[in-house]
Amino acid sequence: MKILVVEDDEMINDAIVEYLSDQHYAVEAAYDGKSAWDLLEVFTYDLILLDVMLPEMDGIALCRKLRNKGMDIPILMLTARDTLDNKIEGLDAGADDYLVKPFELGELSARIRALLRRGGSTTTPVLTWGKLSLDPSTCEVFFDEKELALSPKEYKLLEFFLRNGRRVFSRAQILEHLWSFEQVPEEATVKAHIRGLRQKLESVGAPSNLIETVYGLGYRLGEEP
Amino acid sequence: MKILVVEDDEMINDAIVEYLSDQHYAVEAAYDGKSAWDLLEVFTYDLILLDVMLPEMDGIALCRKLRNKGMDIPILMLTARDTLDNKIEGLDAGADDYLVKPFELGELSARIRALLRRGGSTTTPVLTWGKLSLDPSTCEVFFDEKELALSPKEYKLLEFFLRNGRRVFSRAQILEHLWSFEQVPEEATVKAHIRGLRQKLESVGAPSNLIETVYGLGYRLGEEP
DNA sequence: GAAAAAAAATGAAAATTCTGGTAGTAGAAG
DNA sequence: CTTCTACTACCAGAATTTTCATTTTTTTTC
Repeated sequence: MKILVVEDDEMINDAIVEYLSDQHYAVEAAYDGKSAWDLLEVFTYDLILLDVMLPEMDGIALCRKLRNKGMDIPILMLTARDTLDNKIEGLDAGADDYLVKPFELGELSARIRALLRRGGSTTTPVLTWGKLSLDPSTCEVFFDEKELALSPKEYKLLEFFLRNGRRVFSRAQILEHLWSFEQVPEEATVKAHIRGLRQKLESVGAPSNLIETVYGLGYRLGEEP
Repeated sequence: MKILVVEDDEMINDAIVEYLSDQHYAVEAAYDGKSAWDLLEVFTYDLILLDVMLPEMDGIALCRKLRNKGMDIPILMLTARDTLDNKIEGLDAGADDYLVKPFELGELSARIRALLRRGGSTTTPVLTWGKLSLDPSTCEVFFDEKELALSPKEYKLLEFFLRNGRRVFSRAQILEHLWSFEQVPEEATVKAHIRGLRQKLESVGAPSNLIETVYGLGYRLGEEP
């Protein structure tokens, strides 16, 4: 875990760096907004500790600049000013949390843990298989940059395979997994959807064995290229 | 955006609920830890406002229980006690932020915005999508300089989409997020609002696929120009 | 190896589901 | 009282899912 400490007061900066180093974080220091920006353009950090009052470029401006650039690193603001307006300004500029000076190092540490813990699990995984990729959040499917327009059942079918590696599934198993108990259709239905999927996949140049048939057993994903 | 307020003091609870409702959030109230847990097992929320001191199950215990179950909803803790230990305990239990009573409602609102923003995909206070922009603080919506007059539900609907990028949401999911459970209407209602929104968008020249239909799955924002 | 049997693929029609539009009611707001 | 908003119901056209008859492929058996 790598943390950038942006704080112009050398004594405070040094104290924070030392404390966080003891907590086994990798820490780097910057003493003004501009040099912090320079570092951030080149290196990646897991979290930024950002003082509001800074020479060259203040914390809120830096924060805005980062967010505008699409960087979503957790930012913990440090502020000496305790007025409501400044807190709100900081949070609206895109900071994730703030701490009012003077603060205790124990609290700093707790807030850092809270922010880092949060960052980890927020990304939605995109499922891929060779050149094929499927994004469950947007329901988009691509093969080699080209988007496929799948029907709902075809989409679910493909997602099901992608979530299960190379496992073989019989048509009966597929029906059990993708259809609700109330109305399970004939196995012929699965055949039909498999066919639809294969057709659409081939139409964008996917190899014909992407979904392969295992005679007598069922279907599975073909070898990953 | 749906918020659960867990606070045993009825007066405070009511005040918060009323204030947040005015801010166009869908709000539900719970008055003890156990009933909060029951609600959370069944419904989905975008944020929890959680008092530390509660009958049945205290806030920290509830927080732990949620995190252990893998739920990563943003949690904002409310505490009357101002000692460092309790703050740290709350944050380590998995809370994302805390607020010490008594607090100003303006600050509560700012922190809620900050937490919700982190969960979603947007980092700027003004949400935009191509030529479309929506300012949550003023509730103004513009497309290409032209202002749209949206009804409250249409506004919420649009904000919800704007906060979630290209994610697909079924009508049922939309109902869960934008309506309080006491009065969840039929799915036809969502259709009606989608329609209203599309009409108003088109009337100012927005592309008709700005809110696009994903057959059988739901709705989402169309490709960003 | 070739015929028979089993399994899978194909094509196309029937049944079902989904969506967008119209219309109308109830209730709140002004 | 009028206007705006939220909600429902219903319908037709479109898209999808399902079924079924037929052909092709693979396996089994002799």
